[in-house]
Amino acid sequence: MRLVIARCSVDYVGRLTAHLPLAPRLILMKADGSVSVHADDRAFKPLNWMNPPCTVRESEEDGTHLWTVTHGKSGEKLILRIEEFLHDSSHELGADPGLQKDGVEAHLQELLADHITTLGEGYTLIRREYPTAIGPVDILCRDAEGGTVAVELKRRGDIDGVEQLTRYLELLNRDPALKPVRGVFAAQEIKPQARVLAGDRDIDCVTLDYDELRGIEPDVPRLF
Amino acid sequence: MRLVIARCSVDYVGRLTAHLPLAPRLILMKADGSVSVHADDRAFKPLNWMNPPCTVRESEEDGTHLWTVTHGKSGEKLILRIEEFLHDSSHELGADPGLQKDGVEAHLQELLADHITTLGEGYTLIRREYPTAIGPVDILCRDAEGGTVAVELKRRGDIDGVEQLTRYLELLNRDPALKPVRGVFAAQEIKPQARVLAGDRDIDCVTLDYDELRGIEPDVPRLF
DNA sequence: TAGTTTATTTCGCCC
DNA sequence: GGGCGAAGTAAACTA
Repeated sequence: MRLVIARCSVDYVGRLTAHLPLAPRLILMKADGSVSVHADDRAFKPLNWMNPPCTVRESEEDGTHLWTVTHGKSGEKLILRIEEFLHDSSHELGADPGLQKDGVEAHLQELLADHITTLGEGYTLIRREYPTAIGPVDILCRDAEGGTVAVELKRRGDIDGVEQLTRYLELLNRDPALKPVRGVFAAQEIKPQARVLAGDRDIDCVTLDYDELRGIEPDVPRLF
Repeated sequence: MRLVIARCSVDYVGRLTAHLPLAPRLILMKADGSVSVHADDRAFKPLNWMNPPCTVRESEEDGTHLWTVTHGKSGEKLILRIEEFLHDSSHELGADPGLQKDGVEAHLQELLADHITTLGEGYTLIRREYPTAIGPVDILCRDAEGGTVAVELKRRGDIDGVEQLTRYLELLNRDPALKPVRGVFAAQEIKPQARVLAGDRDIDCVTLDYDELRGIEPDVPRLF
């Protein structure tokens, strides 16, 4: 990994064109071949960058260092004109052991399946990822009256989630053994438009509180 | 901007929980208060980060430096355990003049609105971002015969763009003042599936040449 | 390998 | 400030 602080101007020509006037910036060159140009703001987002695979061609004219970064496949170009180097260091980091994540939709599905009564008193799980010809239904369960309920689960409930559930319901309701199947649209956050569309199709909406669901868990490893 | 290369382990607890085992990494601390942890791959994406506004609390125990980064509003936490510093430097960059972009959909919409006759002789603009209950229609205009035309604009014309336009058309055609409303699906590139679906629903497809549209413009700054 | 869905999405616009 | 759509989306998963 090479860290360069330099006064530079940058041009990107590719999927769009963009220009950065001369200013001091961080140029981050990683071992994977990527190049990114950072200002002292925008959090972790660079002003400009090039993803691997790409090649860097260095040249010099009139004291200006010209770095031309060309993307292998697309031919996109990132051109850095460096007027002055303020810092330049290289560091050997090696391969990273990697990141362990927890808390995405898969986990939300587990949690809801484990606490299916969140949807209502007397609910019982039939199964998760109930297979159909057009894809798996996130959760299939029964309500207190024994009626079948198909649950579509999203972190953010959008209009196309409702469309998806609608297709499942249409299919499931052709099965005499299951019929009638009711729909529940469950998400951490449901967009107003999605709520309207769901209401229009007699689909119930349930807002899930992830922390609350996780809080119910008996043995969740906590850091604090 | 502070650049630290250090052997560290990292934990993030917030919208999800994530753990990084001990390894040498770049810790990037920007003037905006953000902190990000980079490996030597994943292009410009950090392994872990914290956005402003956040505070960093530094402490030390048994030779391990503990940096606790806490997000102001949400209380999310990023905890860095630093075993060894391999590099540490700070740099004054100042505010960045900023980025000039060109070629995104917003601009495409402007261009098409300015040259609405690209869609056909005698077309006139009603308005961009025409508001409806289910979201804004990109462009609403009239054709040579005075018929209303709803335009959905995409950079890449996919099947859900056609679905979206279909919903708009269904809604707009309930308005007696506008009815009948015809649909035009305009994009730089239209996928075959989208073209078929559009044809099936009597929606016209128009392929836009961005460079050509821009070429019509009288004074566009060009880099090359 | 290609299509689909998620993301600590982030970002920007408009109301 | 909230809502919504786009992103040089990227990345992960699946068929």
